[in-house]
Amino acid sequence: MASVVPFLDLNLFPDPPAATGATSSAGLLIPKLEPKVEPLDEPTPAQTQPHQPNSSSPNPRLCFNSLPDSFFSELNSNSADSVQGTDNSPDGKNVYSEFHRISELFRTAFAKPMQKQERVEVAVPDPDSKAIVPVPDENTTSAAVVPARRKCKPRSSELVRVMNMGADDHRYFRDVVRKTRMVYNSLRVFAVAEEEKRFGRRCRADLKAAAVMKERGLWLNRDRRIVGSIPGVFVGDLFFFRMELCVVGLHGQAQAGIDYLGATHSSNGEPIATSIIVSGGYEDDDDQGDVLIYTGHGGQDKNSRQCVHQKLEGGNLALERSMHYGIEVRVIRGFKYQGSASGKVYVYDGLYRVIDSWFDVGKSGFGVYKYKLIRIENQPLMGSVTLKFALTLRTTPLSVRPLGYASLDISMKKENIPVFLFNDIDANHEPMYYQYIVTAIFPPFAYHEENKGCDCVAGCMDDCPCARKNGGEFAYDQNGILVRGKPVIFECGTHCRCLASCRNRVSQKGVRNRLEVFRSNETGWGVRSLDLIQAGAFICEYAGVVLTKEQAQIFAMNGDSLVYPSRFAETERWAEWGDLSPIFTDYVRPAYPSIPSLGFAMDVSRMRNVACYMSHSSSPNVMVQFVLYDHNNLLYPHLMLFAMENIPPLRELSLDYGMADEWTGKLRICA
DNA sequence: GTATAGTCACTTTG
DNA sequence: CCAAAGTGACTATA
Repeated sequence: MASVVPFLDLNLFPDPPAATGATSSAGLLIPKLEPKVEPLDEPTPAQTQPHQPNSSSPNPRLCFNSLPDSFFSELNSNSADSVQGTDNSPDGKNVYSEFHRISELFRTAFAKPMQKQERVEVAVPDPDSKAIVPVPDENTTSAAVVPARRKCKPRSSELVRVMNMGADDHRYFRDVVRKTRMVYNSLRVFAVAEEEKRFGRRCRADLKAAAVMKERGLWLNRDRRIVGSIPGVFVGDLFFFRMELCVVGLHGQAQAGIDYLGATHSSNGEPIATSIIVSGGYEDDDDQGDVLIYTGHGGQDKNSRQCVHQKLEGGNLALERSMHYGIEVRVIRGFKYQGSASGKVYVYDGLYRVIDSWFDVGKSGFGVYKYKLIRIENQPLMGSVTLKFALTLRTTPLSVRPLGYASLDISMKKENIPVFLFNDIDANHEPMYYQYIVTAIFPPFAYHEENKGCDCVAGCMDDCPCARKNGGEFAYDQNGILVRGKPVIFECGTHCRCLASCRNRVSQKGVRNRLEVFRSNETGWGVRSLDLIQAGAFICEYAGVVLTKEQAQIFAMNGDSLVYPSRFAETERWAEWGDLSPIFTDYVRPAYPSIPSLGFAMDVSRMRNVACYMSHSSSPNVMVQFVLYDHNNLLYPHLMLFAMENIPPLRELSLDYGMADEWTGKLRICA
């Protein structure tokens, strides 16, 4: 092979040629993709709004040109100004219009012919029965109103590798990816709810959400075929659906396990593989983590049984060619996982290199192609390893980590689930010495506000008084996942007659994940979970002793550090959750129930809970959602923390404290 | 009731 | 335009 090298081997990793487009005429061209560099005097990319894909930035090549301007457009800000009790009274119609409007928008967006015509026939009632005939929705049955599927631009064939990402670039692309995934998640949850409501059955909401986003041009990275890491996607990131991988551009095949640039599109006429998914569908796979024997695709029957020999074509050939050129391949692993909607979870495990390939006789007796992949060094710990490690840590923490656990429950049984304290850095055990509280302690007068609950002994429905208090809909889905952030959420509470199982009781039930306070060189203390935390899930309350404005002033004069909930209110992270403005141009963010500006402060110098050890981040994975349940006083809501993305086990939780400059780190009361 | 096998409707891509 | 790539929701069975 050394004698004839038809294509220049650029030895692209780890030190590819610097010059964009530097290649021989015969060579395989993978231009280096420079991250966008913003001039210093301009705002950082993440703050640039609206984003202009075709703006004259110094390097316009790295633009997500599939994102329309509206993706970053400001939310309809005037809606936030509406005052409670005027045009949004709980008894007024406007409360409902907000919710119904979304519902309507949703219906038009998802208007499609029924999946099966028979379903309508099945619904034809027995003449003797009094069953109600489901009225076929005119949107779904009439072909005339089904919007023509907009032609989506095909994937680009330009093969590129993203290089030299700075910290700002990472933050910027992380933000883009996260926003995109939040939109996907919102659409999916809405699709589930709508289908349930209209037909009483589940549907492929994963496909629907992806389809709507594709129609709107919201899929990422379709303008370039990226070799190597995808900007904004980290090793260890978790996905629950294959289509979500397509949407962020991590893996572009809806079904196939090997994603590749086809021979006809490649600059040298050869196919090139860019990513693979290992999900256990091939019996001849041998997954040792760092070293992976991967089986090529094809040759299986409908029941995933190998029935013919595989051929060296398509993805199989592409993997072989990737080996030839030493091109790195993204590896995603799929696992069974209880607790995810699909029963599966996909983990991005980073980059591998194919070092060997051969034709072998598989267990079935038929020929299969095999590829030996080795994980490229100096990458973050594999997500799948962390998942498994966390699993053992949950059951037998001391056997896996014999040293470092200072406490197996700093809450002293006050939380539903023990909160661990881990420190393998120094002898500091401070978190053990504070009085642990599970919930915020409000001044007694906060409870004087009259709280009228509901009488739904049989379970709360969409028309229950408590739903009305939330603007005509419940904030949570059937699994207790936050559907859309709101200025404040009214959960059913002590004055309601519904049962504890009511779907409108979520954050009041407390911690559901195994949380761990840990010592860190970077952040002092941090918080992480041993369980996977699903996006939109409740994590814990931010608890402390609530001080009135006057009390807070005295405390502040003494130099005590206080937490000001108004700062969380200002960041308005809740508004990002469930924000569908990229889909619906006339989307209006929830404005009801609105809350007055919060004057109170929280003192965590004596009593606190796990939350106050959370680090600050301007690109956080946790947000504050104000909630009321045990009293009705809008001036004193609970600060409830929810996950903004799927948080892998052992990844540090972070919160946007909306801090001013004097807050350089996270809130650090303890030295 | 709870794992598991089979069936069905899907989609994107080269 | 089509074949081929699995998945997720459901349903029947052990």
